[in-house]
Amino acid sequence: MKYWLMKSEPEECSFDDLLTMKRKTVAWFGVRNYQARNFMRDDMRPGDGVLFYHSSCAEPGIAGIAEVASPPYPDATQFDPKSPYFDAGSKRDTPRWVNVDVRAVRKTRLVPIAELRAHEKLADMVVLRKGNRLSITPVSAKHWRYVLERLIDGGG
DNA sequence: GCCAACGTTGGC
DNA sequence: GCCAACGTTGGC
Repeated sequence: MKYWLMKSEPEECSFDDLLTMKRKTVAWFGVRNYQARNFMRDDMRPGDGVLFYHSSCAEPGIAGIAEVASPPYPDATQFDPKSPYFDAGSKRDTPRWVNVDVRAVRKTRLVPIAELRAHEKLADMVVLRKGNRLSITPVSAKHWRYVLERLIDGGG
C-alpha cells in the first residue's frame, strides 16, 4: 500500500465534482510528464491512498481523500485528435501515456498549502519542495499519517 | 501579472 | 551529447 498526492485544477475537476460522479470514479487522463506517468504505470496499485489536491486556483491545498481505483491502462485522449492531450507520436499498439482511475473516499476541510508548509514535520514532502511541478508525487506513510491525524482529523 | 523552476526541443 | 531557447507549471 502506497500513498500519493495528485493535483487537479478544480475548474477541471474539483473534489466535489469527483463526489458527484457516478461510482465516484474518474479517469486521471491527460498526464503528459514521464515521471508522473511512471508513477501510475509502475508504482500505483488499486487501493493506494490519494491526497486530492487543488492547484492553480484561489485556494490551493488538500481538498479530500481518494484512492486508486484501477490498474493503469492506456489514456484514451492520446489517440483523440480533437483532444488537447492528443499525441500524434503515440501508437495504439504501443501507447505512450497511461492513466489510472481515481475514486473519492471522503471530503476533508481544505488544508491550504501554506498550512502544510508551516509544519516542520512535512518539510520534506515532495510536493512542498522548491520548484516542484509534478502533478503526481509520492507521499510517505509517515507524512500520510501526519496529514490525516494532525491536519485533517485533528482539525489543524 | 510575475517569476522561479523545471522539462522539452532542436541546432550544432 | 551539449546546451540555449522556449514553454509550462503553479504559488504568490
